[in-house]
Amino acid sequence: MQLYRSEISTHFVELFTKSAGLSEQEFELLLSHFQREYVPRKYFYLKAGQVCTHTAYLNAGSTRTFTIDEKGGEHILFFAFEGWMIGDLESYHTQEPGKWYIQAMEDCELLRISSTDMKKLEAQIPKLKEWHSAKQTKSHFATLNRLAEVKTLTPEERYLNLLKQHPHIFQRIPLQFIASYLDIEPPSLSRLRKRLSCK
Amino acid sequence: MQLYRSEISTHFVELFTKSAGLSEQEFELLLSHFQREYVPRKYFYLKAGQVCTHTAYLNAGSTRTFTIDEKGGEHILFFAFEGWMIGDLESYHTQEPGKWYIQAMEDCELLRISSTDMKKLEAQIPKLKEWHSAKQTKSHFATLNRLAEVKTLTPEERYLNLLKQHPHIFQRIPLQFIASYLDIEPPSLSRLRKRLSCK
DNA sequence: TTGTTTTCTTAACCTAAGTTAATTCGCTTC
DNA sequence: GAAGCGAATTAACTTAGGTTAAGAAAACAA
Repeated sequence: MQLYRSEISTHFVELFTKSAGLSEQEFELLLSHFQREYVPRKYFYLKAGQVCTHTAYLNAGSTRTFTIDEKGGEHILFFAFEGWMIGDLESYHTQEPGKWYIQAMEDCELLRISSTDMKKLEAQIPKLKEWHSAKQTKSHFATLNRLAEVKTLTPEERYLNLLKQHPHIFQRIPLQFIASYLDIEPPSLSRLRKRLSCK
Repeated sequence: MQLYRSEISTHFVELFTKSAGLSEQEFELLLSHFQREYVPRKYFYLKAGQVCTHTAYLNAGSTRTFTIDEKGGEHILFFAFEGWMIGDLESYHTQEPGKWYIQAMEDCELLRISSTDMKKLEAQIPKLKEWHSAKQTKSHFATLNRLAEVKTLTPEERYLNLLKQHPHIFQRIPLQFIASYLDIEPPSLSRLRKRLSCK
């Protein structure tokens, strides 16, 4: 199914033309390998044990990436919102079964490209490879900072940080997911919020 | 100070010749930009606020990378042992002040190269760039898995994991550092160990 | 509107880990 | 061997957060 340029969000176009620096021809070539996909709320884009065969641009909606422990408890590593890339990086790279679950928190529309196509194009278009590599480097910094945050800050500090940096997400996603992201249980988040609102 | 090849560990040589695939000449060129440095136990290789100007190969000894919270508490993100690369990745990349402390836990000998030299050489030797990029990708996976571990496992499970995967470190580094790495206080680690030894 | 489901909050209880400080252990050095 | 030092353990106490279950509130559908 051919993707028409007029149906593509400007953010997606600018990501590859302005940010990655691709020419018009290069962008058109790249675009021809993308396909659109819809993932309704609560459906999984990926489950642990599956191989991540594609890399995806999240055009609309939001997802959560999480693990499940042996007691069935879910632990959210990170969220993703429109404009972000999603996938299981390690599985994408090694083409072996991944460890994370990626589930749609809202109805999602995404544009995805297979890893084989992407690797081919990266070999053809050096700028694309550069961009992808830089993207992953930044993503690594984010993961490091998140690790430091989980280890260094108290639950209350983590909550206040999130509220400050991403206030909009409180309007969009259930508090239970935010609790899991903050690494506490829902009742604990409730207590914490009550404590803060009293002040 | 010129580094003589005979004084270099075979692991270092193989890292760049076998693993990265550099030729003899390329390796000699690379080696000529490295310099040897010693960091005695308890001294800092890097402190928060400083710019990470070099990337370093840890030839002997071990280090801990940690943050300090506002109450003065230290939180170890990871250890490094001989054969590993050390540095503040984000600061190295952006050349802006970093956030981590890197301290020698044992007397350290390291071989370091400035980021400017390294970048020059990466431009000259594509294989070197490839290798460095692949190295950082793997490092990213390790960070992701560490984040998942901290979020998903109980302190006891984290302890048993560490004991299984790196039993040797218990002979080398103080338990207080292991406690910090596991994200618990020393008394808590003691209790945990006692509990396990009873079984 | 009503009924249904999901989410959030609250309460009561419990437990594991933090805190502080004292004690013991092990190692070094004189 | 004794003295001194840092590290590890232990004990006593405190508390934040987990757990479970019940109830309130909000969102959604019929």
